[in-house]
Amino acid sequence: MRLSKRGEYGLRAMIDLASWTQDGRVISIKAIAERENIPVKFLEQILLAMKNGGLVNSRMGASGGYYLAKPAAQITLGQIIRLLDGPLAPIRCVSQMAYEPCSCPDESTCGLRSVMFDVRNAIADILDHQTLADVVHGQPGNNLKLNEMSKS
Amino acid sequence: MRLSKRGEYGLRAMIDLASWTQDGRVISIKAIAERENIPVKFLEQILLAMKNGGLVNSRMGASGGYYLAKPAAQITLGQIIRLLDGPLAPIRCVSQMAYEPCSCPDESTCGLRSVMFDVRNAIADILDHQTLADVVHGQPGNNLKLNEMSKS
DNA sequence: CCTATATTCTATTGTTTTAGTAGGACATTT
DNA sequence: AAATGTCCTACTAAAACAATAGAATATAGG
Ligand code: FES
Ligand code: FES
Repeated sequence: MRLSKRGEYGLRAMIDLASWTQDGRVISIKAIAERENIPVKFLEQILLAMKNGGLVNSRMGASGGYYLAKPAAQITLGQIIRLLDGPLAPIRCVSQMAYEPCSCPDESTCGLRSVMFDVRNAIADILDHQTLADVVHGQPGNNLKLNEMSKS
Repeated sequence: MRLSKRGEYGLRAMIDLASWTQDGRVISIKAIAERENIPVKFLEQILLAMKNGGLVNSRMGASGGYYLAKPAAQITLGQIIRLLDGPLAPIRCVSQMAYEPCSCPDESTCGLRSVMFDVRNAIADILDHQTLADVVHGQPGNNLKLNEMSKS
């Protein structure tokens, strides 16, 4: 159930980009890496992948850098994670973007599958609706439910 | 965001165990493996781990096998996954059972963290309340939300 | 007691994924 | 032309994953 460093760095970089971008300015990899404590060369790859995925654009050359390809309110965390880390679904048989049958004898009566379907929807409901704009402007969501005692 | 084969097999085995156990009967690894299409020797390890984790008990020797250590209604999918796969949280800085700081400059103002906190709670809310008994008796949950168009 | 059938436990293996590093080509500004 | 950037590919070390192997131990049933 875990997000890779690649995914984590990518998200942090995008949030950084969304919060520091204004007007027609661009931001260099180095600037993001320093602010966010991310290895420069690793971040380079990640931003490149996101460029190829259409989430950011870049300007080359000296004083070049990156900027969001779309308004922050139109980029969801779900898009970023899928691009960098693959499907959100915990198990392939409930994935919409990368379905694959599992070794279960009968998928249609599988109890695990129906629970995991709920889990994947719960995750996607959050990640596909939280945009970079929401995150930057501190959209509270419904966190602070610290009375929840379950351990993760 | 994905569940390992180890976790998947473990869950399937426990569900199998919960649905075929009655009275004081025990079920052999081989029986489970055949019904669930799981490699026998791999399942062996997994069940052993769950025995050491206190979720199942066993009877050794001929006509021996495994049985649930507690009533099915008292074993949650969350317990099983944590035992076999570790924390449910997508990122360590929001994990209750295995917290670890990340490289973020400031955890208290991190937007990503607060979103991931919601995600981990959404996952835990489901997995810590769904018991083996629920799964076996086809507790519908709130699946069938096929009008949800997000891709996982 | 013997044998067949189980669990128990440790070690080893091959593959894939992860988390980077390295280095050079290319573009743009100054 | 030099400095500063992105672009792109290849490489690598380490960890995680998905098993497999094999021997030890325990028990039921004849
Ligand atoms: S059908 Fe995928 S886990 Fe059963
Ligand atoms: S504090 Fe963990 S992601 Fe920012």
